[in-house]
Amino acid sequence: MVIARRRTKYSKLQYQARARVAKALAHPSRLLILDAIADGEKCVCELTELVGADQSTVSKHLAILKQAGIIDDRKEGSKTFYRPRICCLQGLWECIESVLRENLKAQQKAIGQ
Amino acid sequence: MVIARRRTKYSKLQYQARARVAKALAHPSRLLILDAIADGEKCVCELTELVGADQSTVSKHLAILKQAGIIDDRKEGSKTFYRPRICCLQGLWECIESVLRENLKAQQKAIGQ
DNA sequence: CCGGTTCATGGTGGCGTGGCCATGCCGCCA
DNA sequence: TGGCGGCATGGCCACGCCACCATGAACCGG
Repeated sequence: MVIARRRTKYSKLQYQARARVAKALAHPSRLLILDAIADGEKCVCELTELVGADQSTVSKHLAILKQAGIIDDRKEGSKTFYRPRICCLQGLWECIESVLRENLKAQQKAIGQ
Repeated sequence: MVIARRRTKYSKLQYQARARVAKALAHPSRLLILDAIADGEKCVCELTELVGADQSTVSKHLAILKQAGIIDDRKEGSKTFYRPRICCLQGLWECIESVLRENLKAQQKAIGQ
């Protein structure tokens, strides 16, 4: 019996699972929300004001982040507080920032040339 | 003159720039491609076979990654080789993986309960 | 020069995403 | 208990994404 040699490091399903998480991060308002709750939970009304969109829109963004397992919520009275569920997002910021820095450098070089 | 207090850590434009990078990562085929070229450049025909989609589809995925500044290309004869432009993507994997691990743990706890 | 290979691009259709509005549910308080 | 504030959900619409097909440009080999 021959074991089929795996041509990719992971299965398609694993890449799909990762892409779901990445997709949840792929919106400026959701990144802003993550930044806002990085140093303490906030309720929906606070986040709505920060984002500057409709309350229902913000609520849906929060549902997406929660569905992806990136944030968690806690209900207290009539309010819902959201907080990050994973602390490692800092590493993600640095990665994206390094991409942006490299892009900027390349642009500057292209202009100067 | 009063300096307006910034309510968010960064400007909307900065979050948009970050979201563009995150969006480029938010597709399983693109993640597979990044993994495939992590240890050496590959041409489009190789990646097409790995992804298992149409050649034009793969070519568009590569254009998206290049546009985001995540990969770079090198033309040699009739072939085009792509390679990662940033080495720090490893940290990103670990972050996403930790989210997935936490999700799995939560699911197991929910089932066991 | 000609056929084949490699890759990029435009077109098109289906489907998901994201915005707002309206509405409903729930907890609080007078 | 009735009104109010906080939040989630469904409906709707516009837009964007992503798949494929077809085509064209560039290069190589004969």
